[in-house]
Amino acid sequence: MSETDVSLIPPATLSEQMRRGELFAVDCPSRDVLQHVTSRWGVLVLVALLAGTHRFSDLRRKIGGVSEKMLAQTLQWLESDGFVLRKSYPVVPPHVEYSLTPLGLEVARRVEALADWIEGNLPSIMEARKLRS
Amino acid sequence: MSETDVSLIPPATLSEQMRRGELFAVDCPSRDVLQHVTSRWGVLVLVALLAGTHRFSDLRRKIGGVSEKMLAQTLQWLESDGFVLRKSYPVVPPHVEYSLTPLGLEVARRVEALADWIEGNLPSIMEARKLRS
DNA sequence: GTAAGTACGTACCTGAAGGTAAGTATCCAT
DNA sequence: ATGGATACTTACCTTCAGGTACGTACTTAC
Repeated sequence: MSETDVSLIPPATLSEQMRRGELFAVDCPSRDVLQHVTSRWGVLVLVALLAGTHRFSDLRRKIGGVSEKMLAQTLQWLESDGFVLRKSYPVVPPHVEYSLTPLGLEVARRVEALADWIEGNLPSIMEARKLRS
Repeated sequence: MSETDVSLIPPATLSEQMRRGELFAVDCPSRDVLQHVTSRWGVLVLVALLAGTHRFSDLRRKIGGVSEKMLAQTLQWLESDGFVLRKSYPVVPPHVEYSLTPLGLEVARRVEALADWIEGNLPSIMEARKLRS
């Protein structure tokens, strides 16, 4: 019963820490990026942009429940991480287009894979939840 | 310049909404599950458990920065979603083991794919961030 | 002239995520 | 007998994601 033998190597060397599992370190910068990408609206923005370039209001209408403030903030996070490209046309009714960068396309695909899997397996999940509710 | 033609079909029929993109609906239950899985500690717990069964304290030590309270809560979320299996041995120093269910294994793999990609591409991301900082 | 659309910025507020600290009951090692 | 490990729970507090609402500057449509 005490055979649970799991690798619990403490930080060890720096190179070891770099090889894999820096995620588990308190100050790993990946965690910030992950937070932007997996934030409530970040997921939806990335998946939405997989369908192509969108204007601000297009995204707002497509993504049910976003406030303008949160959409703007999320887009700024993703832009500063290099995942989203913002193109602004200085015309008099403002016109701004958002699209995925090559880097953004790759994250978005992985985020979509996760989101799609959850959506597709919702029945199984809801059933599992019922058993202990 | 006004050729940005993006599919902006309003909710349409219910079956259409079911086929794909229920995620974009305000009240889609997938969003809750997604929140648990992509929560700050949810990601790390799932990836950690991919390495095998862990005890509570093992997880606490492995995942840098978690508080006991948050670890317990995250494990309960994931358990109620059917992703994590909790096995408790009624011995006198408490002994509890956490592992992934078959369902949990599948989400965890996709979460890991995302996390690994971000970790692997951190240099590119940080560089993109520098350009506009 | 008045309402609506465009892409936001800003101020204010709430609610929930998350942190800190302590308590619990029982053992084992020193 | 004192301290630490085990797996939590509870209470309290802080922080921030997120919501609501309003302002902007200009245009087109009614």
